[in-house]
Amino acid sequence: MKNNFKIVDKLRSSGLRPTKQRVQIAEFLFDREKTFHFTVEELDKLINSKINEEKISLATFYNTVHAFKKAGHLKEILTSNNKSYFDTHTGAHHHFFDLENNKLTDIDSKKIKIKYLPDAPKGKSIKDIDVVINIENDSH
Amino acid sequence: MKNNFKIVDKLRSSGLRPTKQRVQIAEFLFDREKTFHFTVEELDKLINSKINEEKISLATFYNTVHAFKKAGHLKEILTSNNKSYFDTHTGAHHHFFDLENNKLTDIDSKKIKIKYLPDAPKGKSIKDIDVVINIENDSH
DNA sequence: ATGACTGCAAAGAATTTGCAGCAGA
DNA sequence: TCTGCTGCAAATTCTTTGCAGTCAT
Repeated sequence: MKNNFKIVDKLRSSGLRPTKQRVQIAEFLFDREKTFHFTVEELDKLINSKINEEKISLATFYNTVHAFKKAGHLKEILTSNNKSYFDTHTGAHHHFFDLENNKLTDIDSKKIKIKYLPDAPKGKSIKDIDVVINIENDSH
Repeated sequence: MKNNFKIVDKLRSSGLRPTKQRVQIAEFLFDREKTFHFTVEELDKLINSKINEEKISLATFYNTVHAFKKAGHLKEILTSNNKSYFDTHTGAHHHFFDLENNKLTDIDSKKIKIKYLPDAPKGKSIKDIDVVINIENDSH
């Protein structure tokens, strides 16, 4: 499993051994143009539904996704349906969450601007800011 | 259990029968000055740890909290530890989430301003906006 | 009386853990 | 060889559900 140098390097430089499973998951996640939003369970189904591949265990998906998150290759987003979504786009940006179909969409960072922020409480500093805009059908 | 008229009225006008359990929970939640943030499990422990009261079942806490939320008396907040927190302050406002101790704090709505927002996608409209500012100790 | 509500225990969902065996360095 | 990683199943945590009995109206 040495063929995809870019992926193997990405893993190795994050201190992650490029195992068969990790390379397969990383290729699926990172070899694409558009950002991709998913839950761990969805990822499991998407990858394991491919025929003629050895199945990867669900625990390994959890391990791998968390390892990728810790390495900064994935970002976690929380939504009103209280599930953990992950996002292959790791830069600072925000999201629409569609309450009708539980789908996330990126918001171009230029399209949203926070004018001013409160100071963090004493002894604390701001780590990051999550903005989720919940949307629904017009009919409401 | 007819003594607390304000609470009984609040329940009744939301179409909720003022049962002993609901009145007890509502008094605990709404008869206070400052807003209060909690998970259902925390609420269960807080209320059921009081001596000489009949214990309320956990399922009833879930039912009641959701009924209060549906009636607009509670707001749900999502945090990076992926638990459902509820907030007795239901107006539009945002939160600090302290990653060190998993505690939520309200942010005065005057202290944060979003300068501009993206339009919702076609056929959709914005229902609400959740902003959570994650904070950590300065030492990081 | 008649719904609505509660309590209990069981079921469910999402996620984590423990550990033996396997595989990358 | 030596850790780190994977797979499996069991365990955990949070939440929901089914239903019989109870209570508000």
